[in-house]
Amino acid sequence: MKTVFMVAEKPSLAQSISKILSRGSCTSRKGFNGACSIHEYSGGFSGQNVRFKMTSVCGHVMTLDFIGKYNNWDKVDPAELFSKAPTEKKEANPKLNMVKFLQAEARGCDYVVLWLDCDKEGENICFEVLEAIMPVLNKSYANEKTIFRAKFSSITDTDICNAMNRLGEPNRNEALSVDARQELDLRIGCAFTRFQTKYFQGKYGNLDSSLISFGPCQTPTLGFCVERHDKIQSFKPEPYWIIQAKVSKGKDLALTLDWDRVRVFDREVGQMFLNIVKTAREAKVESVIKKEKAKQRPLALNTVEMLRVASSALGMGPQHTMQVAERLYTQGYISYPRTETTHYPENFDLKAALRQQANNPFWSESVKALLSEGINRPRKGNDAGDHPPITPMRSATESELGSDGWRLYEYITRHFIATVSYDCKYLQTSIAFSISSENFTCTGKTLLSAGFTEVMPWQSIAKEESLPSCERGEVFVLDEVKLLEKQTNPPDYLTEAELISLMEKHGIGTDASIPVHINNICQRNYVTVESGRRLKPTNLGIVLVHGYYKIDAELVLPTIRSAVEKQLNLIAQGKANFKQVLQFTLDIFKRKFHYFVDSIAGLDELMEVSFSPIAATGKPLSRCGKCHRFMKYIQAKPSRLHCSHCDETYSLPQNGAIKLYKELRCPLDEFELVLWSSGSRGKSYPLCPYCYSNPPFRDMKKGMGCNECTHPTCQHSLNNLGIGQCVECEHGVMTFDTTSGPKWKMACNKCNVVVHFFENAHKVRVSSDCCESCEASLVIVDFNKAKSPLPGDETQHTGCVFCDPVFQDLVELKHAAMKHPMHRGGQGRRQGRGRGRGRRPGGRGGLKKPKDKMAALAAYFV
DNA sequence: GCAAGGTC
Repeated sequence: MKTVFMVAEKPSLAQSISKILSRGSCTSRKGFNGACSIHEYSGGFSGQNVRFKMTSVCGHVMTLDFIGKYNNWDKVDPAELFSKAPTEKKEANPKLNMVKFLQAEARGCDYVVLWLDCDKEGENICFEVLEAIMPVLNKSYANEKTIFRAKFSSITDTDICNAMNRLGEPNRNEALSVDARQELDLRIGCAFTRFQTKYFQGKYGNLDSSLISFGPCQTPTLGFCVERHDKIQSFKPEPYWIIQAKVSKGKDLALTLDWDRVRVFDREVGQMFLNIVKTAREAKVESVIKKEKAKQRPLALNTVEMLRVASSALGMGPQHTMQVAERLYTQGYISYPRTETTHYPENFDLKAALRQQANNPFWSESVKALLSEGINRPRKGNDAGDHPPITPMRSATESELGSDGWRLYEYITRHFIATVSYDCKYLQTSIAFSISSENFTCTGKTLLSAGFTEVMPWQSIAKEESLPSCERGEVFVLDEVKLLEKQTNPPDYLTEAELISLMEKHGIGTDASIPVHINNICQRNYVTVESGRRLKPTNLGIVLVHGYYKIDAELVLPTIRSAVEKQLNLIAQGKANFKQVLQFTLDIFKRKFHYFVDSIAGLDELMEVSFSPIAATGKPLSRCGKCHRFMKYIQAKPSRLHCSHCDETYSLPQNGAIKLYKELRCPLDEFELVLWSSGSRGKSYPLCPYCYSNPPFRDMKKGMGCNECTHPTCQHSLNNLGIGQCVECEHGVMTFDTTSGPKWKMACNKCNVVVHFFENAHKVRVSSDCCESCEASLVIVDFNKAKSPLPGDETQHTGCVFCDPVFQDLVELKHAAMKHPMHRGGQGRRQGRGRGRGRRPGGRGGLKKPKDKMAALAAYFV
């Protein structure tokens, strides 16, 4: 029997599509990558009986990157990223092993049906899948068509079955347009990001960002926030005047009226009108207009609207909201949360979904009423063809969902109920008054039927808004007339909800990526989230955007993306050639890039105003090995050392304290060592500022301190202070911390393990001799006579911290997962003899210190 | 270390 291999874009869709096509009769199993499942069933396919095998990917299989050597920021000129640097496709998520998984499952299959999402990205993934599985398919029918594409616009029985009956083929042009987009975003984004990061890195002391990123989505997103900031800054408040009139009739009826002229911007004009109004003593009702109005029930919920409400009403950021929503989805409480669609599928069982909510005390009354009196037809929304709108899938309680989970679920559920409820109806009453020759109005709303506002009380019409009934010709007493001086107010910072709307309107990002872009500009220190989830740009964000405006406004305008997308659409429609569009667009941006580089002084001028030059910041700490002058330590992140004489900046480990280390120098370059420590309870080690960025030996990497230095003789190096293999991790060495007394300790130079020993010892040293059984370095400990815990009257002892019985109680080796040879395999402490024996020095067992130092020297200095 | 787009 032949096999048809079918692939969807995500595990949940593979499941629902195979369930529909097999009419619920498929068998399922988990794939070896742990993320995807395989659903199998038998059925008919182009007139034959076949076995269907359906699985999925998890989004894109591949991602685009530069080939390895072009990812070295120090050696590659960013300008090369526009054309010279070759790109390659890499597996998007190596942990999922997607290519291997697809090949394993597709091996020997005869036909392929691609069920990826019906958008350009999905079309692109079709070809990623084909690329992976083509070599393993059964190729014995050379003349037969074997690759098919299913086109569906919703996940409903009819639509899926129709798609199966009318299979087409994957669209190469649409896929190519995505390839072009990927390459453009990569080349342009990385070139600008690397250039401006490197240009400003180390230039300003208080510039608190080590990565100054640029991107066709994130930069315009930042632009929106700064645009609002500029409006606020340039706002000049203007005084204006209004006339407020208070009228009454009898004891219980008093109204405050609005002036039909609203306001005037000239005090004297206002005064003149006030004088006119003041000549009257009464206000006459000229007309009473009553209109029945409706507040429409909401459209079915899509992702962007959910994000807006979550931000503005629940105070939850988009990234967090999506995390919570995904959890609700995987636990089965809500439907798939990433959708653009605001229209329920025709066969969606609204009543069944509603019935599940009938017993929830928070809304059971409204739900029961709707079920017994009949639900309302939902408004016609937009069907984007992706997924149904977001709805609750089963009943839930607050205790099972947790705080934010429940709040989001509650909103989604109330929104769902509202979409099948009736519109809110109210009567709008406008009473027009004349006072002397001036006209005033008073408007009010009276609720007729609450409709959906019953479940969305925050939308309801307040009782205070209603007006008393009165008729034309009635006369009210004029109690009070005042001229009030007011001021126009500046707008406030952009709310996250407003930003989401702007992004949606300009096509910046997608429902899935909007939260990512907003998160990016927060993490890069371009904006901060203020109260009410308003986004306030930082100095850095403001300066960057103003700089782009100054140099090339297109870099920050929201049109940058749509202009490129227009070009990409030409590829998708087959009207333009992939290579030509890519070449053309890259050429434009390459020129923009070179112009930007040439004009960077314009941005730098703005930087200078907001940030202080690095030479003016920081305090002198340690001496430079080149000029022997003091270098300045800049504490602000990223903390670093700067030598103003040599104009060099040296990076330091982050998240810890830096001190001068006894004015000791590195024997290799004469830089004064500094001591890094992670706090009093953590570990500390010295490092050479130069070696830290420029590893001195072949077996060292950037970012290593003296505790990882393989210098054969230096007193601070691993070679002299290393004791033995880490008790926890694979490759670490426990290294003696010479600064730790009197609470002496050794710490792993790779992981976070710290072992305390010999508390209150007078002196602790690492000997050059090794333990005979485990090859760890011996330690020489001196105690004061009065305090010595050593047996007899001894004050000094030399031994192995792991094996020596004298040290047993003086070393806090209480780690359960002891890896040390002496503590493995249930052996007693002293029975390990022989285990370490015979191991080659320098091998995995011999952790440090080859016994022949000359041999070691020869190895290092070849 | 960088983009934006899928999704887990």
